[in-house]
Amino acid sequence: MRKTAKKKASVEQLPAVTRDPEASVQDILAVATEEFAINGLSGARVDQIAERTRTSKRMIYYYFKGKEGLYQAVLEKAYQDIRALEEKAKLLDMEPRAAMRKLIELTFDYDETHPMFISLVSVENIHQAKHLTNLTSIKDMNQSVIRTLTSILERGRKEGVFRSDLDPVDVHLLISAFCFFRVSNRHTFGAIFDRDLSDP
Amino acid sequence: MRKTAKKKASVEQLPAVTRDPEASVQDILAVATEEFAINGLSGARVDQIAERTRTSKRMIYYYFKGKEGLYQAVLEKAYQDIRALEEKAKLLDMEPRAAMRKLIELTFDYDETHPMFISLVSVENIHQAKHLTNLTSIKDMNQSVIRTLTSILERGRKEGVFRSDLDPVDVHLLISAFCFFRVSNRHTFGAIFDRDLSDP
DNA sequence: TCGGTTGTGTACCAACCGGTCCATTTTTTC
DNA sequence: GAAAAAATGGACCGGTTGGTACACAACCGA
Repeated sequence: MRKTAKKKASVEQLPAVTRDPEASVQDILAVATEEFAINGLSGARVDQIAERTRTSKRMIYYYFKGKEGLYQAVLEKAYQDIRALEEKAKLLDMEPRAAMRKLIELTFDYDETHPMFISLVSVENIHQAKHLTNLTSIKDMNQSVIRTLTSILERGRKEGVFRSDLDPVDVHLLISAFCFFRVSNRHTFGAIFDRDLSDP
Repeated sequence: MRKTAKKKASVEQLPAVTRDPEASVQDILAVATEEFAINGLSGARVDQIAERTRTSKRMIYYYFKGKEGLYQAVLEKAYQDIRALEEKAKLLDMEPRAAMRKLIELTFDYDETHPMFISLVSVENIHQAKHLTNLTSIKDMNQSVIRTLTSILERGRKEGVFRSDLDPVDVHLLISAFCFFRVSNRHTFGAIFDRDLSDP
């Protein structure tokens, strides 16, 4: 009843309601990313996400089918973003040691400035990555880091600046481990030791 | 807590023990640890925990006041267990390099064999360690690792086998990072790269 | 301008879930 | 041995939450 009254009364200024599907999708994704990162998959509330969006809960189910669908979309976008960044830096054109240093800096800085991504990955790990396995696109996407690293190590080996027995996946693991842990565990670490994991 | 034997000598013979409060508590804690580790704080269901226990939901609220209380108790016990283990190994009696190696092995093996602990810490980090801050006991408890590490580094420095500018907290961070990440991120890592993070 | 498709808002529901009430039995205290 | 306290069980409840039915407006091609 309140609906009809409002509509009737404001007929002349209706055109202000512009439709923008793509913006709605992105808006929902952005909000959902935060909510899932902060509250986890089961902790996040669809109503809360909807409320923070400029659209309604109805749209979430319209575009993403359900809570899990939205979560998967969020996860996919998060991985897309980080790999796109790594791709952008032209590491293959650089001198091996400089490239390696740059890659590490890139990883370090990205993790440092994107705690949401870190949380999301942690959440997904708690759920044993069972949503990630549905996203075949991600697998392909992430192979690029390994290819890059392989190239860097190979060239470095030829120039005699890197050891010859380095497995690129191991190297990636080591780099990720330190950069990721610093951010993912900053809260428990900070609570236990009086150390704010910032720049050291 | 067999302290119940403190009241009378005639009670030391406990025949058909139909009731065992302490066992109930431990039972609940054990089940809850798994459930929280697998499903997270909000994902875990009190009913599910109760069902897997040999007691009822009523008991959870009786002993732990509520879901959050149970979660905190689980967290506290988890930290107690790992630190107790570190304490047991007499690292202070060992030669510095051997002690360091032993400490790393201990951490590596514990993380490897206790994925539940790793998950729990991850869960707590997602919640920004806000439950951990209530547990002042944990803070004190964990200082022991740093003390141990400080001693090892100090003795190593005197013997000239370690660098002199090593911060024990930094060293602990580095050790934890690698051991922890290997386990905490094994699922996403395994889903993306075809690598089962086992013994390398 | 008209009909179908897409995008959007509102109201609502059924299941679920954390938490509690009441009753009862075992253990401890006096 | 009675009363108090501790421990336990089971039914139950009220709010929350993911999800949906319905209505309808905006967009677009013909």
